[in-house]
Amino acid sequence: MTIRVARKKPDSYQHGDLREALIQAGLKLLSEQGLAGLSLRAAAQLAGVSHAAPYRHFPDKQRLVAAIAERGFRLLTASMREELEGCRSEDGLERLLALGVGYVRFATRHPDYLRVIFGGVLRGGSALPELQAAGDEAYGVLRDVVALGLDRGELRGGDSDLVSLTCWSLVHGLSTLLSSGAVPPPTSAAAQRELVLSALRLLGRGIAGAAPTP
Amino acid sequence: MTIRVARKKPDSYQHGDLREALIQAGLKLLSEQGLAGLSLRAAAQLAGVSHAAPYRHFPDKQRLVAAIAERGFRLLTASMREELEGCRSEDGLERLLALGVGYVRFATRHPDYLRVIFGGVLRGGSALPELQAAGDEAYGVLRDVVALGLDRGELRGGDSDLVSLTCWSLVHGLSTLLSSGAVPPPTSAAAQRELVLSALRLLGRGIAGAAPTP
DNA sequence: CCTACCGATCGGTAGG
DNA sequence: CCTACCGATCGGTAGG
Repeated sequence: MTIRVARKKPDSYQHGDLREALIQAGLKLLSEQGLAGLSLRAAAQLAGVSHAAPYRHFPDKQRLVAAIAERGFRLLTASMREELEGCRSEDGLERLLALGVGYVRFATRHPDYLRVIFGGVLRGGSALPELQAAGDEAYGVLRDVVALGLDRGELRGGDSDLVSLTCWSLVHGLSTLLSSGAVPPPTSAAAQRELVLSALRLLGRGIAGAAPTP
Repeated sequence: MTIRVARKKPDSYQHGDLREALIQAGLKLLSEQGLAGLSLRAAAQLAGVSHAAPYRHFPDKQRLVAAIAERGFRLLTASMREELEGCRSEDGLERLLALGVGYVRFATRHPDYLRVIFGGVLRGGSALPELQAAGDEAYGVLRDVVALGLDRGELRGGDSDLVSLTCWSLVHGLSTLLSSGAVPPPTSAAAQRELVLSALRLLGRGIAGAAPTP
């Protein structure tokens, strides 16, 4: 009796592994070469298969891009949850701040992930259900924090969706401005964190009206 | 004596006209085919010249992209100024709202212009001086409105740059979420305008603390 | 999952 | 500003 040991060549994939390998390859291409470096053929090469192999798992390039965007969404969600779990306070605003820090941290580390997500894959009713679900999950994390904060009277603004959308817009815009070079990026992670906190606290206090005189 | 009439072939350019024609062609390509459709060769074809001609005006593709981004910045600035001039109120917050409406209106009409601008051309010290200037001009419109509002006690938040950055982030993020399809876009221009106003008014009032009880 | 092939496009240069 | 050319890459398909 012989013991069969799984002996894969390091750069070859069988069964369902290739689909996952192609997604990972795509994420790597995005991180290292940006949007322009993301191609079916390059992903296939990174995964160690011929350039025709991906078509066994994705009908065309757009579907691979969608799968990569979905993965990006999930990683973004994880980054928010991570920061949220490290947040000791139960206060709604404090938890919102943590979410924002997690969002911007991920976005500035992986700017091209977000460029894929918000670059057009979501447009049209043709969005894949899995991609839609990944987006809903990310939004759900934010909306739950906001809804709870509203319930507890720690946040205000009426409509839970409007408040969530406003928060999302703020952190997403800030992410873009920082990662694009439009705004000189802070010199350290701590400084970036402080900037995110400052902007979100401003949203907390409001900017209309005269400064309160002490 | 004969009168010389300028007789250009409709698709040919001489002198300095080609540079401008290539920029216009690039903007058209962006609007009609998106980022992927923007190439030196396609721009040359649209301008009616050979694909080698652009190199007389731009040393490489990146410089054409930078010139197109610069033009995009200027159009964005014009859209903000237009809305600002249509604003009757002198109140700082009202003027800020007008700015935001102009920003989002332009961004959702020309999402690919913004994608070029914030896609990486600004990164590194290698940004062209003209591009930098166009960006500074756009930011200046916002910062001036904010600074005046702070001076007059109609806005608060202390640092003029922090308040400006927060507003910019909010409207830019909202633009991205709408134009990417992440958030279902309002059914009409009027509805979109109301959404922008709602989000910015929320930034005005603030979202922290309990709702004031009447 | 592979080899071999298709047509198309790209950025860029030589040389005039 | 043009023609002609370079090497490279791309998405996708045929056929096995």
